[in-house]
Amino acid sequence: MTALPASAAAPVVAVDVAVFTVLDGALHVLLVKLRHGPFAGRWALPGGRVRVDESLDAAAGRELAAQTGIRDIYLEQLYTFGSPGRDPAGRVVSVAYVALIAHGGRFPPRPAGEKYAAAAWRPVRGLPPLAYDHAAVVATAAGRLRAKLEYTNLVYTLLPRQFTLGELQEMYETILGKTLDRRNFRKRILALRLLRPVGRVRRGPHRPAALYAFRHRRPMIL
Amino acid sequence: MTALPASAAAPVVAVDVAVFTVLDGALHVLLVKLRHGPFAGRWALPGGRVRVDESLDAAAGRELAAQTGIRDIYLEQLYTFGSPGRDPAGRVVSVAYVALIAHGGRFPPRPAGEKYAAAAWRPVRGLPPLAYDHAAVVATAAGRLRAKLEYTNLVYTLLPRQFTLGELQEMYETILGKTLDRRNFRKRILALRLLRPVGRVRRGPHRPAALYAFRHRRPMIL
DNA sequence: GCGAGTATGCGTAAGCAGTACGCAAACTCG
DNA sequence: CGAGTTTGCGTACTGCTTACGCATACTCGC
Repeated sequence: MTALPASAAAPVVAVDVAVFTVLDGALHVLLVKLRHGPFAGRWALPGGRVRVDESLDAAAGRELAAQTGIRDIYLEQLYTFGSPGRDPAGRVVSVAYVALIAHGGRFPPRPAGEKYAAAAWRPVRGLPPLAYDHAAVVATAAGRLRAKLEYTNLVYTLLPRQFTLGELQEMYETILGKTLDRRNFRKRILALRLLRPVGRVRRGPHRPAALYAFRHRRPMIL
Repeated sequence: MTALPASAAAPVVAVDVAVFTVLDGALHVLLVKLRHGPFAGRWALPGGRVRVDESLDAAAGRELAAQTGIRDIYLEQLYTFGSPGRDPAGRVVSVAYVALIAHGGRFPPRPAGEKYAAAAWRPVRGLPPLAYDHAAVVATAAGRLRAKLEYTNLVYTLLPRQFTLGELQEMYETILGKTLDRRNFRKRILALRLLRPVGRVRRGPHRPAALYAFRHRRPMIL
């Protein structure tokens, strides 16, 4: 988020981080509840002021870790929002970042100390009113996320080491918000040579499905 | 560019504008020569500090007009550069913008008053050493420009109202830096239905060429 | 034990965009 | 009037995307 009054007659630099995950078959974004300022009680993206001696990327990572406990994830710069008036407390120019991570025990959003009441995953469809212009930030970030799905391997963050093609397709469908043809999806995703068949199967109430794993579990462009 | 020492222990917000044009069959970028500061005598992108009461877009337009006389053009936000140390005079976070305009009598870069010695178009291939991290900014901006060529009509800014397909193709080739098949280019560009045949021809030393005009002379995505 | 139900796995045909390239037409210049 | 050059049109081939048929393999209920 963006907070603290602008000290003098100069804009303040802040970062905001929109972290997404897929939860219960729906795209969720990580929010924190503000405790102070003109938007006290409202939800906002985690974020805060950039320090003089740190890079923008570092500031985004630091604020995210401080407010949610999530650290060391791949953040990508999205856009810089700087309308005067987006923060009633003063002029704040905010560099927004996007990320996508797996929900799971590894990164439980934990309530932070003083400044923020709690952190929680909220479904992108049907968000409560957000502080500042964060509704627009989330919308822009979700758009970027969907666009990047098409030409990157970024879903790897969402899935366990081994998964079936059906599970992978489900991820794509919930993020993109549309259904895909099962057979074409299989053909396309395998043609990208990003997956490696594990050689084992997952058994369930139906025909067993072959398990796959990503060849590389790090951000890369196809 | 990015200038003036950071006042206190807080980053300063600035904008930098990379304006491109095609001149003598080569892609050029608009630069200004710095007169003061640690980079005095070096070339840099036009730019400067953002005021407290203006938007980022407005700041970019204002600085560009003040330093080069070019005003009222379509600017698009590119990326925000914020490494500490990119400006030896202090911590400056700079929001970079890109634009593409026609070179011509309408926008003659004029030397500005005190702070900048002169403005000039310089070919992108073979730039002199630039101030700050502006070499990286120009490289990123040129990349974005080429990418946008593929799916927008932004070349309209570079051409007169009426032009031949040959002239249009020449623009694409100099910006993209590669040659295109004449017949396929014609087919593709006409299939986009962005052009309208004027009905007249341009006569020269060879076969007369039909004149075309853009249906819309404003920024839009195909 | 056996059929119903369901998800997996494989293959094929049609459509569309992109690329390579042949060739005639139209003009100026020497 | 022919050489040279640019314009304008068309065609064949390739590859990617989309639509969709169909067999397979498992569990569950009867």
